Formats: sequence, structure tokens, C-alpha cells
Amino acid sequence: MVGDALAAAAAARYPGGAVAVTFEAPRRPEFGDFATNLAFALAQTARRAPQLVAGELIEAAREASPELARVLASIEPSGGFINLRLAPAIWQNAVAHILREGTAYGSAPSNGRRISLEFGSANPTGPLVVVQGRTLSLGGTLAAVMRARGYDVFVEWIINDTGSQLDTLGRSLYARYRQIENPDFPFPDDGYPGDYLLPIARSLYARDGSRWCDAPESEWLEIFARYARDELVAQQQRTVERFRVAYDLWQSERELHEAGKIREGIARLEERGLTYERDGATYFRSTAFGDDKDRVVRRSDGRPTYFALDVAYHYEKLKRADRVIDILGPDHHGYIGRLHGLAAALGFPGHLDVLISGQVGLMRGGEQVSMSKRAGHIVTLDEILDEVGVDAARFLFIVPTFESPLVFDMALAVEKSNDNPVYYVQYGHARIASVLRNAAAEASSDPSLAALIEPSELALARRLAEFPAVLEGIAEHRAPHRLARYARDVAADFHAFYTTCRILDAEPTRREARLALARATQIVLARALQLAGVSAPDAM
RNA sequence: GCGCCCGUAGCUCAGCUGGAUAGAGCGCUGCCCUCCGAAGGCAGAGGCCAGGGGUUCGAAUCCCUUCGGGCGCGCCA
Repeated sequence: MVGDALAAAAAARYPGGAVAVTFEAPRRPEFGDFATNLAFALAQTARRAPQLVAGELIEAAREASPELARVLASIEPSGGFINLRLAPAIWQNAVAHILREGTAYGSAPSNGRRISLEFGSANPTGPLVVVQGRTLSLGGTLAAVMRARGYDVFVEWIINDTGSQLDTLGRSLYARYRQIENPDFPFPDDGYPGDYLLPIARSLYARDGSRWCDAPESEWLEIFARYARDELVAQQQRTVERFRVAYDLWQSERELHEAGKIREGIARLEERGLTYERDGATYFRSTAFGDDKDRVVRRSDGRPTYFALDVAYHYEKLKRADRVIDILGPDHHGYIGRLHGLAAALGFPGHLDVLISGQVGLMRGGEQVSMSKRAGHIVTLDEILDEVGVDAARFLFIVPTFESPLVFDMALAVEKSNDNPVYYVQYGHARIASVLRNAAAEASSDPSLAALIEPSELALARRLAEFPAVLEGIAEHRAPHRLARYARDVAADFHAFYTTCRILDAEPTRREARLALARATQIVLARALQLAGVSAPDAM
């Protein structure tokens, strides 16, 4: 409405320079609630100073639309910007709106856009480790927020259960199995160390006894590989569930093979003329799509490569979703180019987003922990969860931006202080719950909010009003870290409000209005925490 | 060598598609509970946004380049 008035004024005064009117929130609160740089854009064609243009526009808009006075507390030119401050009634209405919407506040109706979101996807050769904790947090939060904003999100995990690593896994398990009877039985050099295969070996031994001890590898290899794979995948699924992340599909690579999907994927490339033969192998001409070298999809012995799986799986996903998002670990930078090329080659240019999460280090007892998988020094995600809890882990993993490196500090994660953002936000929620308990009286169904006029009250109300836009921004920019930041900001604004405004012993109209504001804050905090996979305690 | 990511306060990091005096937490200094949860709040000190060019009314943000740090570059998965 204000934008229209300004646009009309601009069009009337400066017909030559049609410019879109956009608003943004100024960094500094004293500049008001919103600002537009309209005058800068017009100043060029008008050949006048932006400050003058801004003043004229405001005058013109005021005259043409006197009703502006109802929604605006102020509108003034400042350094060429047009700053405006909304009337308190606008923010009071925002609070009333939140109370009416309740837990649905911030959500949007279905937009019909189908999203395929893949993350996690660790090899089925060991337990989940810290890095996966980060991708799971990022992916789980992104999925939840996108769903809230009306996207039809399908969350999936690909199980890489074919190829030589499964053989290696089978041999590793076999060695552990033999070591039960013969501790000197040699462990393969390239085997998977660590002791997580021991209980699996024992359970297999309990089932089959020593019947495989004298059998040739050709007889036991597949059995052992598959047994280990099944156990480890089940373990991973338990960890993921404990971490409060839900998958719609655990896609087995083996099943894609058996269903002939790998062949279909390669055939798709062939029929589009994007492959060639060399030295008996089939190459995908990925350099035509910006990759730095062509990729082999079928070896000279006829077996498909790992990349052929990428071809097939992405083809499947691209066919059934409007948009495919891959969240990959930090050692996959080199994949971005070829995956984008792949999407284009399959006929879906620009339909694939590849997000790479940054490195994860681990700090324990003030020291950086080495996490070489080769050396068997793995710190599992379950261990982390045992020590710091799911809440702290889920939250702390989404605090940094996607690609920036993160050092996870175990000591900080359990610290109950302002250092620890999880507790700060949860404390805010618990504090509100406590106040509401003390208020005892039932909430008025239609509280009068006109008493909300203090700066800290209006600042909080305004922050709460941002929630839907914040969620939309997270979905659009795939930026889950903003949720953590926003939750912290809400808590901070509440704490500031709480210390400057007495709630329970204020006079009745104020008390009612402030209780309503507290309830609205609680709704937003609880929802933000829920989307992040973190509990919102009423007491702590 | 090529590609990708990172470089912002003493530390850990925000800064959304270019906007005003670059923000937050920690740490440091000093304040605020006879009162709803002090796991809180307020104030202060602290920055050549790695360096250098360019684009424009305007750059931490976009482009080029140099220097640092990390990762990736198999008919492995």
C-alpha cells in the first residue's frame, strides 16, 4: 500500500524513470522499520540530489493518499533514503495474528513444487560419524522448513551397497568372525578397522557357528558382505531416527542395479549422443557441460562405474521432482561440476542444486580430536549424542553457514550458559512457560493489544512478524543456519522485553497485552525449535 | 597444474539477490534482582572486512588479480 503510493508519486513526478519500489529493513533501528532506496534510482534520470527527490516523493504520496497516516507512524527522507515507521497498531495486529494462527503461524499452503532432497548417505561400511551429524542437521532442518513453506519434499538416502567396498566389508567381517576362535587370524590390510564389527561377527557366529571356517571365500563372501551391510544400515537407521530425522526412502543401489536402472541411465546418455567408446570403455562426454574431463560410465570389462550410479539415480530423481537437491560432505567439491553437467546432459539443466557442507572438526577436553577413519579413530555420532544430547547437536550443527568449516566443541555443547546458543533459546522458552504458569488465569481469547507501545515490546512484535519471511528465505536460499540465528534473536528480544517490562504486576490492560505478547513469542520459539529438531522445554 | 570452498573485532562467526555510522556471542571494563526464572539485561572498549585494481551515485557483498588456509581431481566407492 505504501509502495503503491510511492510508486504512483514517482510515476507522476518522474515519468521517465519507472523503477520498482523495494523495501528493506534498515540495519539500524533508529532508521525505522522499512526503507526504500527509490530516490537513488530516480535521482539519475531526474538529475537531482536523491535527498530532494525523496522529500518530493513523500510530499506527493502524502497528498495523494491521506490514508497513509493510519498505518505509518512516520515517513521521512534521510540521506536519500525514504525511511518509514509503521504505526504500533500494525505490530499489535501482527501479534493478534500469531495468536490466531497458533502452531500454523509461519507455514504456507502447498505450492505444488516437488523437491527431492538427498543427504546423509554414508557408506554402509561403518557407523555414522560426526560429519554426517552435520549433514543430517542441515538436511533435516531444510526439509522441515521447506515443508512448512508448502514444498512437497521427498527425503532420501542412497545406500552404496555394491562394488568392491562391500567385498572389503565382507572380508573384514570374516576376519572378525574367525578371530573369535583364532585371535591370530589376520585382518585384511585394506579392511575396516575399529571394533564395531565385533558384535556383528559375534551375532553371525551365534547364528551359524563355525560352519564358514573351512569354506572357500567364494562361498562366504556374499553372505558376510550382506550380513554386515544389513546390520550397519539398520544401525545407521536407528541413529538417524534418534537424531530426529525421517526419511521417505532408503534407496539401495543394489536394487537400482537389479531393476535395470543403471542401464537405463546410461542408455539415456547414449540416445542423446553424449557417450563414446575408447579402449573398450564407455565415456560420458561431460566436458561438453563444463566438467574438466570426460567420465567413464562403463568399464572395459562391462561393469558400470560408481559414476554410472550417479547417472542412474539422478535420472530417477530428476524425472520425479521439479528440483533435486544433493547435500554432500566436504570431500565432494570435485563433484559439483560433473553433477551439474549430468543434470544438463539428462535433459534437466538447472534442476539440480549441489550443496557441500563444510568440514567438521571435533574439540574434546580443549583439544582437537583426530578422526582418521583409516587408523580406526572414529568418533561416532552416537557417542556425541550420548555425551551432549540430541538437542545440542541438532542446533549447534546448523549454526554456521553451510560451507564454512565447523569445530564442534563438546564442552560448549553441554555448557549451560550464554556461550551455548541452544540453552539460551531453550531458556527463553522455559522462562515464558514459567511466566504463563504464574499467570494462572486462562488466556483471554481476544486480548486487547493496544497497550503494546514500549520500544522493547514493538521490537519483539516486529521480530515475531518476520518469522514467515525468515522461513521463506531459508527455503529459497537453502540456508538453514538462519533458523538458528533467528531463534536466538527472538530469545534475545524477549529477554530484553522481559527485563524492561513487568508482565504480571502491570496494570490489567498492560498485563493482558504483555501476556499475549509472551504467548505469541512462545509459539514462534517453539515452532522454530521444532523445525530445527530441538525440544522446547517448559522447564529446565 | 586445474577446479571448488574459506579469509570480517583478541576468539568463534553473521552480514539475505550492492545501500546509511560493518553486527552478534564469548573474552575484557563497569553497572542492574526487598520484584514474574540473573541459564537474564544495560553500557563501554575493540575492525584498513587478507592485499591491490576495476564496475557505480554507493562495494564486506559483483568482476579481475596477488597472497594465505582447506578440500577435490582413478576404468576406487
